[in-house]
Amino acid sequence: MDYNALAELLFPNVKMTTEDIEKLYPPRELKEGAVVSRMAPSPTGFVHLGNLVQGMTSERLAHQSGGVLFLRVEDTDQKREVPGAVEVLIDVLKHYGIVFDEGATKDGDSGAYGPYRQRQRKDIYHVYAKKLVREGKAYPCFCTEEELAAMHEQQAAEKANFGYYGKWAKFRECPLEEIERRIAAGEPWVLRFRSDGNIENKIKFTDQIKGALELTENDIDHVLLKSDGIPTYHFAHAVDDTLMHTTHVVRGDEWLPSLPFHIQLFRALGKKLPKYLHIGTLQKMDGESKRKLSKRKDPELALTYYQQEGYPVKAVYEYILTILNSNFEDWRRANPDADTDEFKFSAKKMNPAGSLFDVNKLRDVSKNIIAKMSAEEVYELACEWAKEYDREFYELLAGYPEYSKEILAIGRGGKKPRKDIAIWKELRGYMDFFFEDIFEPEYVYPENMPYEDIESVLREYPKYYSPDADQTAWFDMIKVLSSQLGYCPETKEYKKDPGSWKGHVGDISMVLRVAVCGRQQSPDMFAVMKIMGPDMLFYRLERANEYLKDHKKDFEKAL
RNA sequence: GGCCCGUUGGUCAAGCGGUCAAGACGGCGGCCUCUCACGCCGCAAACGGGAGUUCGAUUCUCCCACGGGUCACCA
Repeated sequence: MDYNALAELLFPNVKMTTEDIEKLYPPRELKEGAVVSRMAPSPTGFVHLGNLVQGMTSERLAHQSGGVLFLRVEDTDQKREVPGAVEVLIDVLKHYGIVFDEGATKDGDSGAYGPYRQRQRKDIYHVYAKKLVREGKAYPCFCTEEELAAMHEQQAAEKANFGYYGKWAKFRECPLEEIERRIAAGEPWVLRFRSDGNIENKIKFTDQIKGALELTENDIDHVLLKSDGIPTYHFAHAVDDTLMHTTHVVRGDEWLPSLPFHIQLFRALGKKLPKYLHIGTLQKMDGESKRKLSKRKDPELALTYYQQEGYPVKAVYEYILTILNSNFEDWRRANPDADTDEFKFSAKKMNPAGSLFDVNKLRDVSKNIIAKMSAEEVYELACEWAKEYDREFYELLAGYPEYSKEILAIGRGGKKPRKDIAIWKELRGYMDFFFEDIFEPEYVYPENMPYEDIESVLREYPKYYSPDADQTAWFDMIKVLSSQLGYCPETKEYKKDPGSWKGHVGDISMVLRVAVCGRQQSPDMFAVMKIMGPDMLFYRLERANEYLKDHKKDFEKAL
C-alpha cells in the first residue's frame, strides 16, 4: 500500500506539515514545576458539579504552581451543541471564581495558543491526520451506521468483544483502488486509527490520583475524524494538549477505559504524554444504592441549582474543596479567616474512589460561611439573590437597607455567631416578622398558661417597656411582670420548686415572643424589640391581643 | 458479557505492618439559656468475605462478593 498516495487522496488540500504548525506553538516559558492545565467542557448548556470539581482541581494545580489555566471549548459534537452555551459556561464558571489565564472568552479568544474552540481547529487536526495516514497509522473506513450496528449485534451473538478490531475491521486492509473508487463515488468516510495493540498485553501506567494502574492494551481502531472531518474527543485531546503544552490533564475517571488508546495515540504522534489525574465521579444515593449523578435525573447536579437555592458561591467552593482534599476541613479550623488560595492543595490527597454528594455537609459548610460574614456582606449577597429569585422579599430588603442590616446584625460577629441560615432562600423565613407586609403569625402560646395571664402580658407589657433600657434593665422589667402574675422570675429557682409558681419568666417571655414574632423561635428578643421600635412592638401586642380575644372560645376548648 | 476502577461507622474521611482505628457532618442524650440558633459535654456507629506472607495485618499478595465506570462518527 502506498500510504503517501493514500494521504494525498484523503487530504489533497493539506499542504502544511506538523513542523509548520508546531512553530506556531512554541514551548511555554514557565518556571520549573509550573503546571499547565485546562478546562475542556463541551458546550451543552449544562454546567454541572463535575465541571466545577474538575475545574477547581485544574485551577488550583495551575495557579498554585505559577502555571497556566486555560479554557478550551470542545465543540466537536455539533448535534449536541446548544446555542449560547459557551456564554453560559463562561458566566457560570466566573460566578464560581474560576478565572482563566487564556482561552475562549465571550467575545472570542485570548491567548497565544488558540484558537481555543475545536471546531475552528479543523485544519490543524487534518495536518496531523494526514501525517498518520502517510505513516500507515490511520486509514479511511466506509462503514455505514447500519453496518456498524449489525456488527455489534453479530458480536453480541458470538459473545465476542465489541468494537472495530481484528477481523471486524472491515476496511483495515482495503486496497487503494477501492478507496479511490469509493471516494470518487462520494461515499462518506471516517478516519480510523490503525491500532497495533493486543488485549493479551498489559501496560503499566501511573495516574496522579489513582496511583499505579495496570491496563489492557487497546486493539480497537477508534475513529479519529468523523465523516464531517471534525475530530473525535480522543484525537482532539492528543493534538491540542500537545500543541497547547498541557502538562496535567484533569478529568473524570469515566475516561480511564480510553486511556490505553490515548497513550497509543500520543505515541503514534511521537508526542510526550501529559500527566493524568482521573477523579472519581460524584455519586448520589438513589434508594438503596449509589450511582453516578445524572444530568437527566438530578437537578442538584446543575450548578445553576445552587444559585437558585441561594448557596453562597464560597460555600459550594469550600464544600467541594473538602471533598477534593479532606484535610481542608482541618486547615479551615486552624485558619478560620484565611483565603482558600492559601490552602496547599495536593493531588496526592485526592480520593481515588468516587464520593457521595452530601447535602447535609454542604449546608453545614454554608452555615459556617454565612455566620462569618458581616451584616453588610450578608445584605449584599441576599439582595443579589432575592432580586433574581424572590422579588417581594427583595423589595423589602432594598427598600429598608439600614433596617435590614440591623436585623442581619443580630447575633453576628463575636465568638459564637448565630448560625440560622444555610441558604439565602431561608433568610426570608428567618426575618419575615420584621416586615408587616410579609408577617404571617401563628399564635401558639405556652400550654401551661391560662387565657387571662396571656391577655395580661399582652395588655400590661407596654407599661414595663422602655426603649432606652439596656438588656439587663429590659429583662429585669420582664421579671417584675412575671412576679406580678405569679410566675417565678428566676428559671433556676423555679426548677428547684415548681409547685410554688404558675410558671417562670421564660413563659412570660414566650408570650411576648409569640405576639411579636408570631412564632416560638426567634433571635434575642431584646434586640428584636430594639430594632422594631416601640410603635411596631406595641402594635404587635395589640394585634395579638385582639386575635386572642377573637379566638377565646377556641382557646378554652383547647384547654 | 469483556475491560478497568473502587470497598474503614448513615455520609465525608484519617490511617500507609503493632493505634483503646482520628476528626467532621448527620443522629441521639445532656448542659448552658427568656425560645431558637450557637457553644460545650457525652453516647451509638466502621476496617465486605476467605486464604496466604509475617511474631503481628485495616495496612502487603491472591481469590471471591459487592458497588461503580466504560465498551458511539458523545464528550
